[in-house]
Amino acid sequence: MLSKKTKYAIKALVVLGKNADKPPMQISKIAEEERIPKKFLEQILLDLRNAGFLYSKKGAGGGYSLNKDPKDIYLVHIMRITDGPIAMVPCASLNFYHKCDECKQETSCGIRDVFIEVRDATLKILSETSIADVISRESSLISS
Amino acid sequence: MLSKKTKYAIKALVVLGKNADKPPMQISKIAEEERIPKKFLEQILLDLRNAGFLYSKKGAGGGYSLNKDPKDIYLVHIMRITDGPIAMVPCASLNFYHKCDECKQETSCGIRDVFIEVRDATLKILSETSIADVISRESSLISS
DNA sequence: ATAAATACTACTAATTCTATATACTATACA
DNA sequence: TGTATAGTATATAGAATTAGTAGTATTTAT
Repeated sequence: MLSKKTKYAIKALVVLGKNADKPPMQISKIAEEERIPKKFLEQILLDLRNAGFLYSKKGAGGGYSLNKDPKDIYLVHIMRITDGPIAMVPCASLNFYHKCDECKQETSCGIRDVFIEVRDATLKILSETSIADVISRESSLISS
Repeated sequence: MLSKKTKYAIKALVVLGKNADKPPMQISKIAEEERIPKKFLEQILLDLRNAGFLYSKKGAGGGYSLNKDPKDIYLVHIMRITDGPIAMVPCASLNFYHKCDECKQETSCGIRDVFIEVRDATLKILSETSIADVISRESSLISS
């Protein structure tokens, strides 16, 4: 399961993507619009900012805006910042690999083999889908 | 992430699959062989039994054995018993659907749309892979 | 300069999930 | 009748998740 943190992160980036050519948007506005607890969202936006996805401006008239083109922000990157691993088993993770405690022969583990396949399928989708894609999916869903 | 519960469940079924034509296998033997905490494994096996995957026999000489052909036990089914949903977002789940609290327009949600795609890709693999497949993957991994 | 708006930081807290243990019961076999 | 085994229910410790509280720092507008 995706954590709420990650879901909120994607939602915020989508909103900011739609807002791309306008002045910075305030946390409270994003929170209200997307029904996200404000203080939780603050933490999330900070993580995204520290990861270089967002630009922030303090003071009156301040807020957040995207620091990259929505086409260049892929769901994989977001998920790896907020949730961590993509794989369903640590021993099948690329970026957060960890040997299973109880495993005796990892190289010949059939379970690992299957979940590497699952990881690759998931990864393919998530690394091909950008914030811009999510936005365009939404508009085509509305018009259909 | 897959819970340890699910991982242990699959491991136990694989061991029992290899043991298919022999007398029932005791919890403690499975636990020892796969390095799974015994009491935790008891619960798991019980769940699998109640779901119809296992046959159990009490008393001396008792134990667990598969109640189905290893070819007919698919990873999806196991996961739905132990972990629950396959989808990464509740609103994209087939068997454990739940509307997102904060969502305003589910039908036009781009995030949901992407994660339905991810779910389908995952589901395809997990519903095509049986315990028998996992076992045969293991032997081909060993010989290669 | 002052006040208002806003992001930033740190700490706390409730709730849920995970992984396991404890204790007891029921059943089968020898 | 004793022993080995599964069955069941409950408890628990720890971690992670999801927030909430309170206060600080910075910028802008007046």
